[in-house]
Amino acid sequence: MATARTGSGVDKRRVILDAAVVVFARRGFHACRVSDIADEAQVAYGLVYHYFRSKEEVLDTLFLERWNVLLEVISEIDGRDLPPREKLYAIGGFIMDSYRHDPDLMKVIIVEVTRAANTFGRTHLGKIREAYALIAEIVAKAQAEGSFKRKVTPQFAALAFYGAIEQVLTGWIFDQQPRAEAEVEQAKQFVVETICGGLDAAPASAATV
Amino acid sequence: MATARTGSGVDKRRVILDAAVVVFARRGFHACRVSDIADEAQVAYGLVYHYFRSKEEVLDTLFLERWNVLLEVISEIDGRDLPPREKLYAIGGFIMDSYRHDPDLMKVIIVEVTRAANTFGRTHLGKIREAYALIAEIVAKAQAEGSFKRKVTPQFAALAFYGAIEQVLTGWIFDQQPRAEAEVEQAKQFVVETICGGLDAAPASAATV
DNA sequence: TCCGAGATTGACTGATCAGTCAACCGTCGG
DNA sequence: CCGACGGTTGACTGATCAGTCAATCTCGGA
Repeated sequence: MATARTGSGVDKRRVILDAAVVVFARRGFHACRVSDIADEAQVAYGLVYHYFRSKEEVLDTLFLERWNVLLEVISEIDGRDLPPREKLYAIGGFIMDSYRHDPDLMKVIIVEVTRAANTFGRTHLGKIREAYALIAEIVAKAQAEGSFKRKVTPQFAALAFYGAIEQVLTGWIFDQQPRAEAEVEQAKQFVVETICGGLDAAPASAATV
Repeated sequence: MATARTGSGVDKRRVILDAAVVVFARRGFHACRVSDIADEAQVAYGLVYHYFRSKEEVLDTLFLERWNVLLEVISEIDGRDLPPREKLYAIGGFIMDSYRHDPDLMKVIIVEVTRAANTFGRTHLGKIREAYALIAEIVAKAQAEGSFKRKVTPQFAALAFYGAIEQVLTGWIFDQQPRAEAEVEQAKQFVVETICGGLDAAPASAATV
């Protein structure tokens, strides 16, 4: 199970996973063939089936690997002693930085899993919603301590926050261009500013409820 | 081209389109077969190819039909003499009502087109971005007249607004349950409240910048 | 009544691919 | 030096489906 490596010192399982990211990102999960993955990995077709039971298991593995990291990071950020607005900034920042560092992987996760309601999205619904729940938890605490209004449920706020982030990433994915550091930084600020600060010039109401 | 109907009085092209919505929503575009569409429409396999050049053209047709309606509605709403916040409410409301009235069609449009970066999303990028641009226009005008802050670009505000809506719909799509009127109404208000009012209890800053 | 155009049918073709499997290879312990 | 075992190979199989097409039907006009 763990890191099989022959004399050559190369973990072929890892090579296959990395190749799959490239191929899934380029052509999409459905449009690409298992032989594309094997070719990209410079490995024989059959080897993919030595390490994975199916093409789907390759995607599942990629998604879970990364999503678990995300869940841990969110929990860790939640644990910090920070104002809620900065917690959200840190979470949004982490996700957008992830895209900057590995656009292919994030593209695959978003396009093929997170937004694929008929296939993998449904399979991993539980995992995906864990992230929403964690974010909602942050909002709920902020409301309890009075730094966020109570006009909207924490669950909804989490949805809107994450939705805005994914929409930004989707825009980048469609564009296909590598993102400049400054653009990513601005997006991070814009997300928090929009969700926390709102668009209205005049505060809608001074009341906390 | 226009509404071919035989003595029976039934427009088979329409029947096929409606059947496709059901089938695409149930199994997804890639997973379903053309014969599923024909079966659902109670029509011979070949008839699908009499009216459409390919399976893809069926989806394209469904998307364009509905998206053009959306674009017209947004333009119409923009033309009304309403505060920007209410314009956004009307737009979000229209989209969410569309889901309530025809969840299958909206599911297909969102899952198979709007969020499919590798396939149809790319094909229809232009159309999709027209919607963003129209919304951004509303925000820009609101900023110019001083009712919205200038902290965020109109383009970004449009992205966040639409992203929040789509995320709500995606949640509904995953849930698979029909939505109650009250729930839809609350979602409309929550979207506008979050995007326009923001989560912060205290106004971030009084200055309009 | 007869004819032709368009609507409708569904068997068939050609291509594509996921997944299998039997053989091969390299390494390591004995 | 040998045997065995896990890693590695890639040709092959079986199934699936999009799209084609020639035959059949229906109906309105002459």
